[in-house]
Amino acid sequence: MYSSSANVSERQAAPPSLAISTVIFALRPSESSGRPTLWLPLVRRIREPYKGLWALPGGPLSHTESLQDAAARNLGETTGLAPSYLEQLYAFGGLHRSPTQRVVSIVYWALVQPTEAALADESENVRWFRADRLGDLAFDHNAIVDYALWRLRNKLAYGSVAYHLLGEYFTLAQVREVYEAVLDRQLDPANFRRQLKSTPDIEETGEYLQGGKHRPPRLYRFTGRPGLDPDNRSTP
Amino acid sequence: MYSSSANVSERQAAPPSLAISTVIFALRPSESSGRPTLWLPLVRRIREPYKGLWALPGGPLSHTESLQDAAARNLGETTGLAPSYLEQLYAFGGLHRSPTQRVVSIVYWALVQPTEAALADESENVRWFRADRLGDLAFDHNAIVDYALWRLRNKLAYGSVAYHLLGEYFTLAQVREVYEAVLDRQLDPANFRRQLKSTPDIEETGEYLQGGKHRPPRLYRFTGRPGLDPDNRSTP
DNA sequence: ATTAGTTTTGGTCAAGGTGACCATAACTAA
DNA sequence: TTAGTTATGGTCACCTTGACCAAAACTAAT
Repeated sequence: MYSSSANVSERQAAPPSLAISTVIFALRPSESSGRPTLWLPLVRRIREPYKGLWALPGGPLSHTESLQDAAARNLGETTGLAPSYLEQLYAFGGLHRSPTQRVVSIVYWALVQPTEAALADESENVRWFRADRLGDLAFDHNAIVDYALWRLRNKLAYGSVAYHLLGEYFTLAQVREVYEAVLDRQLDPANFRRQLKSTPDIEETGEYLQGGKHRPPRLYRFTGRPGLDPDNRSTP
Repeated sequence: MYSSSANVSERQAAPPSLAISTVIFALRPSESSGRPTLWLPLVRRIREPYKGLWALPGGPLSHTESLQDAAARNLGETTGLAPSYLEQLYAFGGLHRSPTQRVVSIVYWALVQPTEAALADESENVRWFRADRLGDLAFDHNAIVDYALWRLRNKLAYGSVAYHLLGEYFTLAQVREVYEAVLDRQLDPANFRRQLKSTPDIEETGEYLQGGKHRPPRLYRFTGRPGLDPDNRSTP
């Protein structure tokens, strides 16, 4: 944008390369308890640096797509998923993030619905991990995931983001399970329902969820609007 | 210069250039009412595109500095100021932000204390404007300022960011004036003081501010910690 | 010296929200 | 029919918030 008045030595150095990465969250039932827990897909690095380690899905920025489009494309290419929520997380630009070159990564975070997540591609080099049980990742990706988790918890407490981890129809107990999984603490069912019903974000449907060994819960539908990032300018 | 002479194919081959810009807020007394209001410095563009229009201070990213360092340096170079608060705002990467080339701008926002702001450089090509009375700016900078204002209001309501617009010692009424200027509405003095005193962010001093034509208010000091960005990892 | 004018500071009160908890409703499984 | 389970509605004490009142402590003017 600002035509550079850079001196010769600055110009001779290669420009910092620009990459897009994505932290993708989805709910999957825990093997042990069966309750929904947070999972995310990682890709195995097949070249140096950090060859063999797991890393966030990402790639270079193409010239013909916006940042968000690049994140969505990359997300689809590595996992086969279409996100129900996608938001910019942060631009990471520390000097020594990669040992071989200076890289600036613009990181997005995404939520995918469980129906989608069940169909996700998984292979030798793409695998899902529990968000609270990651090993050592490549680059600074552990710190990035930590920050994405912090952001998710924040958005959950204030915004109306939980519904993007669920399908179109859901019970209030399912919403509560999302909160309990993300915030990692139990919530009182009666109080939680009272709070949810005071928001304008959801509406009752006439349907009930059958099949449980208990009173069938009413199904609800999300009617709220997504947040208002600079990217998503489609608001009231 | 590759930017102006590039044809389509050359342009697609060149990597998107990466720039750093900063939205700098400071309080200055309004000429009319005398009450503190939000101001920010802009620089006049001296070349195309948008030659002659006002724009946010910014420049290219040097290879030897982190994103935040680049923002701080740029801030100092254009205004002579040292910020008391500096946080990443957003990475703007739309395809047509600049008519001549693809530019990704990583934008920071900053707060400077009034003692600093009074000494700020001002010249033919650097001038301060009231944040609520900007004209048409270059590029997408109007939208960027709008988003920075939204973020400032948000951080003010939740976080403890107001103190960075004040000096080391301040009265509770001065804090209230900051809130009133940023949120643009009157606040009850008694209720506001009750809320502030319930936070652990400030502490009383033994000093009082003399010179008003009324009961001298007690001076307070900020003791809280700044937020916890990925960049600022110096927290408890 | 007294009074008026100003802002600071402490207080009350009703309204609304929150967490802890209880009780009933409505289903399934035995 | 009964036990087990979750859904759903309700109460109650506690806290926070906004509206408002009143006294305190200074200056300026009479």
